[in-house]
Amino acid sequence: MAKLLDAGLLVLTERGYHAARVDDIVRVADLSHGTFYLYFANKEDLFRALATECATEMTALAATLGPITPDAAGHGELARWLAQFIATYRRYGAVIRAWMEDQVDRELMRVGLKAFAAINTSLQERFDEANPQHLHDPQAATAAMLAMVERLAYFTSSRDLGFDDEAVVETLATMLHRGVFGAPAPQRPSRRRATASKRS
Amino acid sequence: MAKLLDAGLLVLTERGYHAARVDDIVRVADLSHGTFYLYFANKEDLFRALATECATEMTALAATLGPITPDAAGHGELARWLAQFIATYRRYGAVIRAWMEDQVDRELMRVGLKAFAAINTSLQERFDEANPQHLHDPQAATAAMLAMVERLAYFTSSRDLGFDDEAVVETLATMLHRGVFGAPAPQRPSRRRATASKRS
Amino acid sequence: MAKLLDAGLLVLTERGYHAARVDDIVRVADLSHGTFYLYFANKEDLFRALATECATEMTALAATLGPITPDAAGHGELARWLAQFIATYRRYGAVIRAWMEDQVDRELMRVGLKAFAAINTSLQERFDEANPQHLHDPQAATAAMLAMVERLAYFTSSRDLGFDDEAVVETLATMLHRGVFGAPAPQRPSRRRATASKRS
Amino acid sequence: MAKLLDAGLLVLTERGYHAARVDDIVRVADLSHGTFYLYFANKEDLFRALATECATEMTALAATLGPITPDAAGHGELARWLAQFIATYRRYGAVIRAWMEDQVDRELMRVGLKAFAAINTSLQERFDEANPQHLHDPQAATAAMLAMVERLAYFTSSRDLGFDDEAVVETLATMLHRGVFGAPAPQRPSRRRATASKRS
DNA sequence: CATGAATGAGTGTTCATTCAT
DNA sequence: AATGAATGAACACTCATTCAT
Repeated sequence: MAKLLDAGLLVLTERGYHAARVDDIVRVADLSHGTFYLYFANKEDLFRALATECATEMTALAATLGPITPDAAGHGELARWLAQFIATYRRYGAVIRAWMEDQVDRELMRVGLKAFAAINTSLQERFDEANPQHLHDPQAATAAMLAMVERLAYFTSSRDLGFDDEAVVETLATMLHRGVFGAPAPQRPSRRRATASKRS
Repeated sequence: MAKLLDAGLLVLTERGYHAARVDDIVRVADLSHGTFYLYFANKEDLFRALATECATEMTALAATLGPITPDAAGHGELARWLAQFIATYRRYGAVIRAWMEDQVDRELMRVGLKAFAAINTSLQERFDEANPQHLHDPQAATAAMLAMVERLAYFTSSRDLGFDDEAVVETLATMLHRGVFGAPAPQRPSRRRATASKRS
Repeated sequence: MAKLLDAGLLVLTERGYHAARVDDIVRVADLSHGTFYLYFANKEDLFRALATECATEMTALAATLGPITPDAAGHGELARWLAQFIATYRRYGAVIRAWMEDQVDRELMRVGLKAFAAINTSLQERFDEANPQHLHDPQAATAAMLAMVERLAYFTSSRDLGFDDEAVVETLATMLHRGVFGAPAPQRPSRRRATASKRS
Repeated sequence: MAKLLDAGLLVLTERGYHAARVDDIVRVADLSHGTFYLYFANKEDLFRALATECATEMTALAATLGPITPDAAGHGELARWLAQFIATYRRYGAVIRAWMEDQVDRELMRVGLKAFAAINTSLQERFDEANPQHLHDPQAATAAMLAMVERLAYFTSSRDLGFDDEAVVETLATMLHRGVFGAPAPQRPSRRRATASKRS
């Protein structure tokens, strides 16, 4: 069954949800067609299992986000967490994309979105305790931040757009931190230097 | 042919790319199966036409983004442009989602991504001329911003998340503006550094 | 569609309900697999159509049973009707057998049994008006008679048991007539002749 | 093995021949799939064993039919025997139905029909010794009678038609008795011919 | 004796595409 | 230009049967 789950994730990643054939999965798993249905009621059942697996990890990950302070430590905590998120996203990207698509199995979506809701809530709590009314619509802002994180994780993991992971993590951490606290001290001085470089 | 394109967009929006059947499209267009193939070589051909249509509008939209100044006018310009982007996104959401998904027709993707590249370039140019090196990795930052905008447009258009459009536009404009210039922190007038940055 | 119905009846007759494959039907009809599903939602849908066709004929047949008098005319009327019944049964035997089998589609059964209920009612009415209390349980008796007729029709039509049609019709008519009125006049004298022939 | 036979009969009764799965049988028997094939060569082999079991009982039953006299004793003997037949039929109904259906395993049918042939012969012998050439075609008549008995047993056992067993047995006994000897017409004592036939 | 995981041939159904009219 | 009946390749799923343990 683990063999089938692994094969399922691989095929899902390579072919995508709709193009994934049971036939592909069993060929990768080196099992017969019939064996598939011994462990899963149908194709969706396997993807639901993968989604549950992913959701579990994502929900656990949501709980690990520590307090976000206005100083460099807060920025570091964000960077640390984002690196983990992106790593997890890299593994389960195809599953997440599958549940994001509207027209796919509603149940699959429900399971998956709960995990993201947990992350969203976690982000919001940290941000709220850091700076309660930092933006016009805090909810929309948090959603926007998660959207940004998720989407960039998607781009960096699924396509080779030449982003290096560290740069992405650093950029996201900075944008999130700045989104909450405004431009932080370590960033400001560098701006002057930048302005200076323009002048030169 | 316009009837088929309209029907195609409608079906794509309602059923999604993979569930969209030629049968659905011709039924909506009130035409026969045969007629479909009189105008389009195949199903993908119609979706490619829709993608081109959308890409044209998006590329044009990219050119309309004016200079982003650090003051309220820059924020306003962003908000104005974002409102337009979201409106366009709402119309073509299904097409955009189709080309975003990997595994879908590569040609479709190529056509679509060029439009987003144009937007990306446009954003980057405006941001660079406003504040070069505004972040650690400006490229990644711009990509992150576009990702945020696109993804939030997607979420708010495809699902009812209870956000009203104005709030989303306002929040995105603020986050983008702040992403480039740092927080003016209007809620926290005590922040000297922010005030200082305005002076510079 | 008529071609498919004909082919369906043929295959049903030759292979039986459970062994009848869509593949067999379209091969007999000389059509492609896809065409089948152009006219029928699935395999059962075609059999349901056949059942409806048969039920219509059987219900119509039920209405043609005239009054059963105690004399030879009554016997003749029964014989005439039975011959028709057996002819119809011969054509639709496989359909009738399909709906008789419990485990088959309930809807199919419902449609079919209504036709037999019509025949049952018709028989009962004729018998009741001929001889109201002819047996211990008139309802059971009528059911028994119909059972006998149906079953013998089945045996004579589906298997070659060496029964000649005329003999079966004659025997059934006599048994039914006698079942209602007791041994009739024309039968008795012939017994003596039979006894005589045995002696010679 | 007895466990498997019992389970087989149960599943056959509940699901019918075609819907009966080996899986169902072993689940009911609380045995593994492999064990099934330890005792039976295949699915049909088990049903053949059940058919043999049933055929043995039916053949034995055929031998117990005593002489049918024209008087009430003959009627009583028929009733007694019919009650036994119906009881046996009730137990093995599903098996009998299975072998009656054409298209089912020919060997299964052969085994089963032999039992009914025995009954048919037994009935015919008793009827012939009671009243040779009681009808136009004695063979067809006997077949018709057995058909009636079998079919009514089937209907009353598989479906709830609201007949109580006693009424069915009584009705069948009367119809058979009358079929052989003509109606004593107890409801219509005025019929002289019937009385006369008793004398001959 | 018993197990149950694995098998794979067989079958129903879908849907993009074609072509005679 | 338009039609729509026909096609057939492709795919999901079932279930009787085997065999290593």
